[in-house]
Amino acid sequence: MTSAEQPASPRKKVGRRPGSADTRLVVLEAARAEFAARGYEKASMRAIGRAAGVDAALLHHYFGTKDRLFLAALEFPVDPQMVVEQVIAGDRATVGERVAGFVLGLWEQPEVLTRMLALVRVAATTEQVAQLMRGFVQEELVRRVAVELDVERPELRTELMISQIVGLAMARYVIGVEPLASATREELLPLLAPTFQRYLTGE
Amino acid sequence: MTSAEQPASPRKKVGRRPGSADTRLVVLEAARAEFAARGYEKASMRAIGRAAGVDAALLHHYFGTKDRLFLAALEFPVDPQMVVEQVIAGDRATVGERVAGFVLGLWEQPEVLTRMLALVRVAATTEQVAQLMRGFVQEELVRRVAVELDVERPELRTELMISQIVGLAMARYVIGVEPLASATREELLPLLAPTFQRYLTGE
DNA sequence: CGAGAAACTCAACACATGATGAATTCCTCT
DNA sequence: AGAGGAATTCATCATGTGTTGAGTTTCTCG
Repeated sequence: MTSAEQPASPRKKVGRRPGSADTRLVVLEAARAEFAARGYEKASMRAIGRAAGVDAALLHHYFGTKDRLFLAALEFPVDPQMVVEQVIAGDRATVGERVAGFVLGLWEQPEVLTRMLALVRVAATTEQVAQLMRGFVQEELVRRVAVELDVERPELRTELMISQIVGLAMARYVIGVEPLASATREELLPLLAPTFQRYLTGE
Repeated sequence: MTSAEQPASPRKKVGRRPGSADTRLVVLEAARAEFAARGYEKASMRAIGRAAGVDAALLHHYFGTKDRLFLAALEFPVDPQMVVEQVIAGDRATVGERVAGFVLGLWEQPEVLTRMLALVRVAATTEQVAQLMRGFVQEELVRRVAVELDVERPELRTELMISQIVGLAMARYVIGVEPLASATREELLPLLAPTFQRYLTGE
């Protein structure tokens, strides 16, 4: 039970608004937040509209269906090509540290964190999205990383690293277990780096 | 076209059934499967009923509300006390291997896997369950494990291990990314064991 | 055998949801 | 200035949901 509204009903007015705020962007922000917080099914068009200060029908006007709103809201926020080039490829002796630093840094940007959380949450319950994510992970991440490695079973190792990253996100941000959730980058880095280092380069 | 003779619609009959199949158990099984497959919100009482070959109202007759059905379906399938005693406590030099072996073995039992998946899926989208799980992890798992360890930040390290386990479950069973999803216990064990070993006992 | 409880289904309610089409207001371009 | 289109809301529909109460059949126990 979470509805607290202003007593005076704000009485929206029909028709185009004066001025030119970029409503479309506001909607996307609201959608991201809502999807991240509640997952795909539970995030309702009406709630997203409300959060954006807009009627739900407008979302349909812009994006057609809820599916398409979701896709529009979730453009993957980082370019995997760049990540691989700048982080994985490079001095092999310190790759674990770089990966850990990169991931932890990424999560310190609120917009990125929001999108990642939305992805994880939704992938967990919506088969369609899980499938989409499987394809993305396999083709955009694993292949690109694995080719840089010089160990046996490079895909398996890459995926183990990713699984540690996803699990960490779940534990910190979805479940919110303490003290992990409040641990700083400086505390986590020395614990994570060796794990990634070993996954990627062997003993 | 009003006379339905063939089982296009199987036409259930009202009233108590003859014989004595344990319907309550059938319902619980169906509920577990449905919750695991779709998550809490998307799993509908009607669908669970259908899967159990039973009217949705019967679920209410047995369990009252959907919440209570969910709780009844999800009794945690393993006793944490025993796990800690038999797995964590013990020869410190090989604890990582034991943990990895235990977890991988656990997931080979289909009923256990189903419940775990239901928990992960639901915790990802339903704040209430996430909260429940946070409490469980902190009080039933982390504290019991951490007290056995002889390293700095034992809770943090325990939680990192758990996060790797949860992430692995997501990657293998929820996302289903290959080759991780099809990797055998024998392939995974030597890669996971050192991770757990280091988390739990330091370098 | 008979009564009462248990197991079971049916029909319905109250509500929330995604979607649509019409109506209104404003902006842009000639 | 005026026309056409974009932005926006409103009312409404069809559907699916959790839940309830009443009715029917079978079991159990005296």
